[in-house]
Amino acid sequence: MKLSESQEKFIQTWGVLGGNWGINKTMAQIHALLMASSTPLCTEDMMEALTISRGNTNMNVRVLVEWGLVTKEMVSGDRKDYYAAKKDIWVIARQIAKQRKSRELEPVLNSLQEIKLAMAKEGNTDEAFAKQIEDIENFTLKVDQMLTKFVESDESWFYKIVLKLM
Amino acid sequence: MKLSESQEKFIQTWGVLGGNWGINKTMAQIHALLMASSTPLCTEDMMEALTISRGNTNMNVRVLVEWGLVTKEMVSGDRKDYYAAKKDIWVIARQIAKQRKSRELEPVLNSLQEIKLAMAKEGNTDEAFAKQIEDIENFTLKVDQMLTKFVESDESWFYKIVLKLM
DNA sequence: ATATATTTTCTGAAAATATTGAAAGTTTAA
DNA sequence: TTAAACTTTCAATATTTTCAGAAAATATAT
Repeated sequence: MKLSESQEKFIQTWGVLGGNWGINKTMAQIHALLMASSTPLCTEDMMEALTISRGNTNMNVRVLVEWGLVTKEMVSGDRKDYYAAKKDIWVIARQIAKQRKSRELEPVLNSLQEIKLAMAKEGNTDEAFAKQIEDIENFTLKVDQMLTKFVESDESWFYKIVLKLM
Repeated sequence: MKLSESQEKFIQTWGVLGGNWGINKTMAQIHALLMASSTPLCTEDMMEALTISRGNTNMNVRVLVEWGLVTKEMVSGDRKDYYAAKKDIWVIARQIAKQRKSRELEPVLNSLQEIKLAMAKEGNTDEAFAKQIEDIENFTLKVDQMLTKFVESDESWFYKIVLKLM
């Protein structure tokens, strides 16, 4: 498990990117390591390559598997678990969008509903505020729709958008 | 500075949303408070409404102004500084996209270039890895283009996309 | 100029988050 | 079964981020 300079750089880059997006740095680094590797890796390999503990490795790999970004692989003649990353950036982007949509956008839409209920209940007549909430809701709904489409679509859809509308 | 229940909820919601996006919670709450307010507010008002310190208020308001999400207002006959939020959700989304694009996407594109240089220098012939980097770069470039368009465009462009391609 | 009002900076404390490592739990094979 | 191989959990620890509050700096009025 000796990493080349370019692999190190890649892991570093992906780690920073992950951090920006509220994704645990270690999780992003493990993901990068697996993306950069031509063969599946076991826990020991990852621990060694990234100098992180067994617990940390295990926990973050589990989340990656939950998110569908990494799959558990069997290597015949070895009973350790091995892991490999999905390498198609399109698939990766879709999986991440899916997670973030349900974790972030949907709760916001719910909260906006609650705010509207609260306004009605308290007899709030602040029109500007009501409009503000309405505008945010409409915008959020559009973004949600767009992401839904993105998550369900295939690569060509995305490139079509980019080509057509730019 | 007495907030209604719905205003409180709104501030709370926006704070959570901000947190998800790597934006300081207090910053998001100040932004929400200003969006929910019909008049500009001074530092004292914000401190009181959110029960936060002067230093914290000052620091986060400054960042909001830097990001172009909040403007400093003058109230005649008062020498305190007052602040008001841009209320158009479209403008807000564009400003945020602009910030994030330059803070996050552009550094990634630079790092990817460096990785390619490093690969060349070290004589790395791992084709799969090279392709991976290439794919990520292409994807990132497309996203960057799309965001650039978004940042430069007006509301109708966005709605047109949503209508046309969904 | 000097007092007063206001804003900004700074530092240690507190809170939130991430990480370790050892112990407990599982699976497998003989 | 039992023991070895391997995985998972979780309490303790370390790190990072946020924050309050006081001190310093700046601006304004008289």
